[in-house]
This record gives sequence, structure tokens and C-alpha cells, in this order.
Amino acid sequence: MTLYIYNTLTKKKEVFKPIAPGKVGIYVCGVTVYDSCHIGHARSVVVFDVITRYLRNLGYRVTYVRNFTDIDDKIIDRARECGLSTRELSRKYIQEFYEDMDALGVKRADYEPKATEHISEIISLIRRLEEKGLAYKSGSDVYFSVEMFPEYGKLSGRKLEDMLAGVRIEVDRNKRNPFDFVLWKGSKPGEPSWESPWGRGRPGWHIECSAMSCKYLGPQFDIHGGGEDLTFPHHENEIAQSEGAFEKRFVNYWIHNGFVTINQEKMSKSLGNSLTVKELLKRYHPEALRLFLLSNHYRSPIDFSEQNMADTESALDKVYKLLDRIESYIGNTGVDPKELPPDHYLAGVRKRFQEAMSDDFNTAKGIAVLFDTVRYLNRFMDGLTSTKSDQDVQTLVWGRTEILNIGDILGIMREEPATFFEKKRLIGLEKAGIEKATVERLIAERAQARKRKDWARADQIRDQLRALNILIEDRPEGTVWKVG
RNA sequence: GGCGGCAUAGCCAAGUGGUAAGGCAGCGGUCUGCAAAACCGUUACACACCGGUUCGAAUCCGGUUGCCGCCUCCA
Repeated sequence: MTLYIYNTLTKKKEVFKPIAPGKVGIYVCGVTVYDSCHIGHARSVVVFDVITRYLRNLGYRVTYVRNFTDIDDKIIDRARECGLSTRELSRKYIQEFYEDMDALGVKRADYEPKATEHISEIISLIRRLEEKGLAYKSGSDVYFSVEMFPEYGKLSGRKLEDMLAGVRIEVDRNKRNPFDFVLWKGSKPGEPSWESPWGRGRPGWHIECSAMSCKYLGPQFDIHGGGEDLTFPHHENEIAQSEGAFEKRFVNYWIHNGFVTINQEKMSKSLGNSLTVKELLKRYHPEALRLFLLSNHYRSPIDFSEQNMADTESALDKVYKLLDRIESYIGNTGVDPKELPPDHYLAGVRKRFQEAMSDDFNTAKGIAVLFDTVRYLNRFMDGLTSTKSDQDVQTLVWGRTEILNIGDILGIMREEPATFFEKKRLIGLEKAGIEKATVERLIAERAQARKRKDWARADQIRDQLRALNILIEDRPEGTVWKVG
């Protein structure tokens, strides 16, 4: 199936053609590790996790690189505040990043390079730029000269003249042009630094990505991603550095994800509305967060709100309920899904999902296919009679396989239904501050009342539970409950 | 000021030059001791507004309004 990708560079959806047939090299800008990850970081990481999963599902051999920026001004400032070394601080937040992203079911990248571990690559790249006349030393710093790179601005669609007209950058005397950016920054006493041909210092922000992407993917590769805010200046500068140094096209497809807003407001420290992943994981099932992040197209903004999360949770429950329903029907029949009955609807599911995902990774559309399938299977089960036929069981096994296959790509439906609902209950109890034993005692009591057909008492207990925000559901095999 | 994006039902959100996916919520029904869940049915004076192109546009073009992002560290 033809994969289309919207390319920020051309502002068009293009047919994806890898440089080497069957292989894809992808580099995504990771986080600067000076603070906890927020939901915006999570979106970017989850989106590119799904993109790489999907590329692999299509059969590509993917080399996925996602970096950590572990040295820069913010890290230095923050480390000073915390009384830690920059190394200690960045380690702490890298560990936290992994805790958060593991919980969200994000797979590790193939390479996760850190800037501080690639100083020599960075230095040799800067030297190369210097040799080509694209970089100059000024004071204790080394800058990239944007005027020496005629295509500067091609990614973000800006022209130097235009930008200069509305310049808001304070003029830096060290720079020849206000848009020149630092490649190597001389260090002040007490700052972390490395030896270099220009004296002790540290790399500028942009150069690490040029140096590390080249090391792991070569000077030219297929896909480069990141948040949309990175388009300018970061990615623009990466292009200038890499194409300036190697004189060939750096990246074929640029992918940028949109932002997360909180109740329609931009998330920012000054508004005090940033939501950390760690905090959110206490309130929501990780897969609900993940499904929420994938429910809009990756390039559109997505608004986080209690309401939107509640909707997403209900939607996710619906899929797990179906899986639960299927499992309790088929039991451990050990049916081999290879001997599948003809079912035209189920036969088309995979293709429809692929069509959605191949259209610029349209997860929202793909999720619609998932729910269509859920409805189909629920309807199918409604029509089942009490005599279990092999044919029916096989159809359900097939259906479940298709659901789980979609789940594999989106990174959801990773749990057994029973585990999922149990985890949700625990999160709910935690939020509501209720003991599990209390709930179970009341349900047992109600079961007794129901047994002797004391409906008044049974309903009274149900109301009591409802007051605690516990909702119950009587099934043939017993009563189940959840936190509302 | 420059560049770009978005405006679809109560809410969230896809999509297409030929007359609107999916989710949530609501209502009616089946089911249930009653509920819940699930399913069935139902819910858009037609897709911000005004022009234009077209046999036909919400989908293409131009303009207007509103919202947002980037241009400074930022996913």
C-alpha cells in the first residue's frame, strides 16, 4: 500500500519513497532533560512511536533514533538551583522520562544518543563547517553564518530579509547576522565544559542533532520529526548545518506534530497549567492517555480537558468490554485462527485500517475503523445462539485478532481485559479515596439480598454504592463494578 | 509586521467535487427483578460568512470574520 506523508518542507502530502528500498532511517528530536515530561512531550513521543510501529508493520526495517539533550543553559541553571551537577540532573530526568514513557507503552528507539557523549563528533562537524567558510569564531564562541547558506529558511518558509524586518532578537555584537546561531559556546568558569580547538566550552543546541543523526543514519536519511515548534529555528538550523557540511540533501521528509492545549489554552509555565505525565498517570489509565493523544490527527492541535479524557476512557472501555465478552464466550477453546471462516467484513478490516494509517498516519480515521469493528463484533455476538458452533468461535477469534492487531500499532489493548478493569478500578478508588474491601463487602451483601429476592435491600445497596461513585453491573457470572 | 494552520452536529473528531466516518452525551426500543452493559432505531434547516468556477462544492479559487501556532527557550 502506498504511504503518504505530509512533508513540512514541501507543505504537501507526498508518496513515501525510502532512500534504500525496504529500509527507513528516522530521527526524532527528543527532550531536553531538565524537568519532568508534560503531556505535550508525551504527544510527540507517542505519535512517533506509532509512526515507527506502523512503518515496521508495513515491513520496513526501521532505524529509529531519538536523542536526549543533556547539556544546555536550562540544564545548567536548573542544576545550580537544585544543587546538583548537570550530569546528575540530566540522569534523574532521563530516568523519569523512561518511567513515564514505559508506562505509556512507548518502545525504546534503536539509538538514544546524548549530546554529552558525542562531543568529538560535534567538534569535527563544526570544524568541517569552519573549513567550508560557514562558521566563524567570535569571542569565545563559534557561530554558523546563515548568509553563507543561501537556502536558509526553506523549511519554515521564511526569508532572511523578511525576518530581519520584524526582528525581535536583541542584537548580539558577536554575530555578523542576528540569525547566526551558536555552534560552540565558550564556557564561563564553573560551567561544565569540554576541550575544543576554540577553547573550553559546550555545544550549541542545534549542532548535536546534525552530528548525531549523521553518526547513526548518515548525512542523508528519510524522516526527521519533532514538535511543530522545532521547525524554526531548530530544524532550519539543522538543515543549514548538515547540508552546509555534507552538500547533499539532509532529510527527505520532515514530520511535525501539533501541540496539546489545556482547556483551550496554551500550556505554559507562566499560566501554571502544564500537566506532567506522572501526574496524569495517577488519574488515568495509560492507554486512555495514549488513545486520547492519538484521537486527533497528529498535525492538528489537541485539547486536553476532563471531558475529553472522560469520553476517551468510555471509548477505551468499550473495546475492552468487547474483548472481555469475546473471551468469556469462546473460553479456552484453543481454536486455531489459521482455519478461518469467510467473513467479508473482518477480511476488510486490516486493509481499511492500513488505508487510514497510510494517509499520513491518520490515527483518528484508524480508530474509527477499530470502533466499526467493535460494533460489528458486538452485533455478531448479539445474534449468537446458545449452541456454540466452531464457525462462530472462529469468527470471534478472528475478530479479536484484528482488534489486537490494530492495538499493536496504536499501542493499546496491551492488557488482559480483567487486568485492565482491575487497574482502572484501583486508579478510580485511589482518586475517590475508597477502600476496595468496602466495595466488595457491600456487593457481597447485595448478592445475598438478591438471592432471597429482597430487591428493596439490593437496590438500597446499589444506591449506596452509587453515592460512592461505584457503578455495578449484574452479569450471569456475577456482579462487576467500576468507579464512575 | 512576516510565515503558517484551523473553523463540520450538544461535545470531541475524520472525510469527500456528486449531496456527511467514528467516539462521547441524549432520546425511544430489546434485554434485565429493576438497573447497568450490549445491540437496534433516532438526533446536522448540510460542513463560519460573502462572492466566483462547475451540470453539481461543504470539498477548488478569491475575499471577510473569528480562533490558534511560529517568528525568543519550548514537544
